[in-house]
Amino acid sequence: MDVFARKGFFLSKVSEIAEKAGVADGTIYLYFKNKDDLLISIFEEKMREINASFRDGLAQEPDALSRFRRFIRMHLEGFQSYPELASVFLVELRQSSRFMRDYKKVELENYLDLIGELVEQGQCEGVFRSDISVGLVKRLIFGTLDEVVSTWVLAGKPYELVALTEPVLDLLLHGIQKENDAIHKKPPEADVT
Amino acid sequence: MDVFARKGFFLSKVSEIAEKAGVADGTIYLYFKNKDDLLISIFEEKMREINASFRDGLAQEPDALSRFRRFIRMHLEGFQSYPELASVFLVELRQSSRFMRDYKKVELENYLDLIGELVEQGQCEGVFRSDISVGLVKRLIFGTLDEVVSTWVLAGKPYELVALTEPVLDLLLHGIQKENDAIHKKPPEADVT
Amino acid sequence: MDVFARKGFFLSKVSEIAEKAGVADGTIYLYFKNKDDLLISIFEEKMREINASFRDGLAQEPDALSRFRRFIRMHLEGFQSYPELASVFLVELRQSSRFMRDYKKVELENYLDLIGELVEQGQCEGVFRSDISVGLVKRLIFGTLDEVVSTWVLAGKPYELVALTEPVLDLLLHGIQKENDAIHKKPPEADVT
Amino acid sequence: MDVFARKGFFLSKVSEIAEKAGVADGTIYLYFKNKDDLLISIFEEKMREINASFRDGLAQEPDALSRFRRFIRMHLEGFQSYPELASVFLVELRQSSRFMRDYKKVELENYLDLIGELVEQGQCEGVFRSDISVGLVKRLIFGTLDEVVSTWVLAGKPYELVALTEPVLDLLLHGIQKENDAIHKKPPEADVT
DNA sequence: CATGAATGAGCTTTCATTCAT
DNA sequence: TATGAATGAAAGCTCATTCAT
Repeated sequence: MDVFARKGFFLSKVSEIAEKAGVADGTIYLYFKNKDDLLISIFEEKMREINASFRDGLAQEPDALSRFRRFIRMHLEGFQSYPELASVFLVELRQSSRFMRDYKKVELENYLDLIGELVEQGQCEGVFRSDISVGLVKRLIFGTLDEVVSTWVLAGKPYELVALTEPVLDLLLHGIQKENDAIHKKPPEADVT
Repeated sequence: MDVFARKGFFLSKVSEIAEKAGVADGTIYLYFKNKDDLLISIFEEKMREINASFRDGLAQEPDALSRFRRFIRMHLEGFQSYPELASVFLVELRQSSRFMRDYKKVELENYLDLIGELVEQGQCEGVFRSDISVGLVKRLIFGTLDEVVSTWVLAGKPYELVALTEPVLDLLLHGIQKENDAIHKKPPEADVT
Repeated sequence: MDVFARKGFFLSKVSEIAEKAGVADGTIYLYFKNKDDLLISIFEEKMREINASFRDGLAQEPDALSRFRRFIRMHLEGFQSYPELASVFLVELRQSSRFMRDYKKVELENYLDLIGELVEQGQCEGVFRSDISVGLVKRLIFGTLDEVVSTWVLAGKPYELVALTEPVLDLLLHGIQKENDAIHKKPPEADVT
Repeated sequence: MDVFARKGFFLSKVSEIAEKAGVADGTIYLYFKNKDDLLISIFEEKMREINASFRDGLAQEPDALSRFRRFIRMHLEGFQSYPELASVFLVELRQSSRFMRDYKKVELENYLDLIGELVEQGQCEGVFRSDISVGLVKRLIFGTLDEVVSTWVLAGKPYELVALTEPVLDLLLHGIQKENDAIHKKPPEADVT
């Protein structure tokens, strides 16, 4: 995964992966069908671990809001401690959908489902709006996290990714618009003076 | 661009692109330095057109909020009418940052700057919150749109992408949390007076 | 010829030759059958000029020995004033014998014949040994001049090539051995003491 | 080397060399960096062998003159028994100086040095003239041998190359001028006493 | 006569995959 | 089970040559 992440799928050579793994080229083919299978397998295995640990972590939180906060922190923490995964997660697997027709992405979808569940639970508990599509919210959340991590990676990881937990949470929860009810109701005459 | 979008950069063969373009393989190299240059050039050219038309469109809107709505609609409209661009935009160019070290992404950055300007104008006009980082908001917006389009493409474009304009706008503006936060905050009765 | 000399036959591009000549690529093919023909034609033409001027020059000399000296000086002068020719002369045409089966090398052989004539005249006049094969002497002379020029070119032309006229002439005339008659006759007894 | 010799560097196809060698195209690249490296490597290896065997052979000779004779015979014998080497030696490597800038020609220069040493030893022993430049003599010898072999190869090897040993030696030692110069010089009667 | 854009055959080189050991 | 030398298909790119203008 280190190699795939550093070079991308097509620029990664099987021989290089074998060398990094300390085995012979041929040995790879005793455990994986081909290069595609290699990428998918190691990614899915990693994702399985991640999904398990995420479910454990989330189970410890009492309510939907704190689970949501925890989810964002874990996502950012995860990529911060294992940035190599980010590239694969963000780019390779996305592209793979085009050339690996038979890849089912089981664990990747489990991860996305996790977000869906969080949203639904939040709606049940009455802390999240019910007038919005869960699918759309998943994309809002996943897209934003994606982009936050991606920017961080491309910029050379110049700051603590996890420190963005609260700002990101705030944005996702409240949006970017100024509380416009307040605007209608409390005119800013005091400021004008 | 059709070929790149359908197969991805590495699986696209120059000979296939030439065939689709109705020219001989060698002719490609009269106009482009190499395969990298080919992808970058056609992408940048398209982006230049898009940026120009976006600036035109936005200039017609009176205020930041309507400009923001217009931007989202144009983004979704654009990808809906030219889905081939989406794949390149979303995947190839992102990956390219790894193997095309010298690609400056001028027009792609112009596009991102456009979002930044929208946000700053909104803050100036007092319709967008000022307590949030412009950079982070750019990622919220760009990431969400990215993911919305991406999901739509991968799902086989089964609906009108542009129909998501208002829901997306709503989410970005107000967030996902139920407006019960008003409860925690200063109640508006004082303002009513 | 400049281009051929600088890059060699295979690395010279027809388009580059056309550019240097100030004509379009296609124009070349109005005057030459193909690239091979181009090299041969311009070389033979140049050689024809050279052969003519050599015959003129040699005709002015009274005897075989001074003609021989003049020949060597003209050869070195020629390459000194037109080093580009040297590369073609030395390398390209030699190689060409392999890929241009039908090249007759008329003028190149005229040049070699010139040396042969000089040697035969010298033998007639009694200044050159008659117990040696003319063919072999041609190779002695041509090979030596070849190597002298070649070394000079490869070394970056750091000295006056024509200044080697007398040393070369001396070597060719007298060989490298010390006058060994003297050795047989005057024993070195004085040194032994 | 057979292929390079028969066709020249540029007309030799790697696939043809591989076929002749009984291996797949790709196998070539397990042992050589590229086509240039292939030519240089096999040439240098052969030259190393030749240099070693030449030094062995020369070590057996008692004096400079017999070493010189031996050298010429070995040179002619060598090319006679391995004519393929000749073409590479004479043409390809000479041209290579132009397109293989980084080729150091270690063994080729060792060979040339061998001639230089022979000349210097001859001068020490008093059998070779001391009033001539060693560099120039190297070119006389190397150029002549070059041309002798080259003519033989281009003529289709119609005679025993090694039979030219004595005539060539004679020419190199005594030059082409008739020994009438003895007349001009101090007559040997004084020495006879 | 001259042009030069277009051609496309053919090259070197790479690298996923195999299989005898 | 592990190896890694060998494979050979396939790709990017070049450039001599053509021919409509």
